[in-house]
Amino acid sequence: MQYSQLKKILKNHKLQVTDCRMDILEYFTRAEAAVTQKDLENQLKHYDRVTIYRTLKSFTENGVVHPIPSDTGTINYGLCYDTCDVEDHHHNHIHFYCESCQQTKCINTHVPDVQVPDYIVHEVNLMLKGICKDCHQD
Amino acid sequence: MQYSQLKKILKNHKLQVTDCRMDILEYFTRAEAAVTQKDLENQLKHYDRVTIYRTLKSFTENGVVHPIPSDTGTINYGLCYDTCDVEDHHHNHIHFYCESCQQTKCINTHVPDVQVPDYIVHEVNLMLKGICKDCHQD
DNA sequence: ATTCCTAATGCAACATCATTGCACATTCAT
DNA sequence: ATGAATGTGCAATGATGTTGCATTAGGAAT
Repeated sequence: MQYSQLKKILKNHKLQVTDCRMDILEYFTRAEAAVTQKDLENQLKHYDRVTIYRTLKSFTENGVVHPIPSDTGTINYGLCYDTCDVEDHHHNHIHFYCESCQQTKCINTHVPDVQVPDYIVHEVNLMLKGICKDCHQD
Repeated sequence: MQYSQLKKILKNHKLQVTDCRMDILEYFTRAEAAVTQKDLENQLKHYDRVTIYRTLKSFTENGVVHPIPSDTGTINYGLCYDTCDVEDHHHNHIHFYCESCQQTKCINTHVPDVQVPDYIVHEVNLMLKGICKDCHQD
């Protein structure tokens, strides 16, 4: 993705434009699967662990990325939709964990509406497990 | 729950019966919400942190409990259905995180069937967020 | 372009949590 | 009761989350 576009994303989310944020954002746009802090540390070795940690934190708070919980406790991050910002960081997502390649991917599909009697549902998150498109080519 | 019943649960899951496992299992059966390792450490202070860690690990592996991921990376655990065992530890669940009491509860409701084109779905996990039954009494 | 204020970064430090090895204690089948 | 296998506690290590502070970089106003 173009430098100018990445820059615009940061500005849209009220974030200062810095080298570290640009590089991390660029990594996100290239990544086909959800990203962990460890991934970023490995790929962007010249940035401090703490800086990456804080960048993910501000990205999350400002609606650039969203955390994707996993069974192991490792948090994955995925890019948010364009519509997310600081005030409205709200989205119903489908995530898919592939048992073969062990990657987590965001699926761009409509999330079914779920209601439970006596409960007020604000947000629906779906985590699917199975075999992803790329892994079951037979 | 009765001592004999708890014992049976452990045996059914091919686990030795020990004090620690009995106490932890008993705690699970009493708990109304999902349990964290920290909860257990606080409630069962005479057991070592590591022992609780390993007990949760073997409970998870043998299908007594299942991990419930959360946004923060803290893993919650909930009791499995009777049918889970070492070989078939497989279930579709609805979990509800209450933004008010901040507890996670297992909802005993049918999980909608979800299919994604080109993906093979083995397991569906639904995480809902909102206000639980107990918290929105108005 | 220069200046100044604010925010971001790197480093050090600390807290917490996950994980393993090993010695000792307990369980369970015989 | 006895022994082999397994569970437990303690110590230790490594990974990760988190904060404070000095320094550096970004961005708005001039």
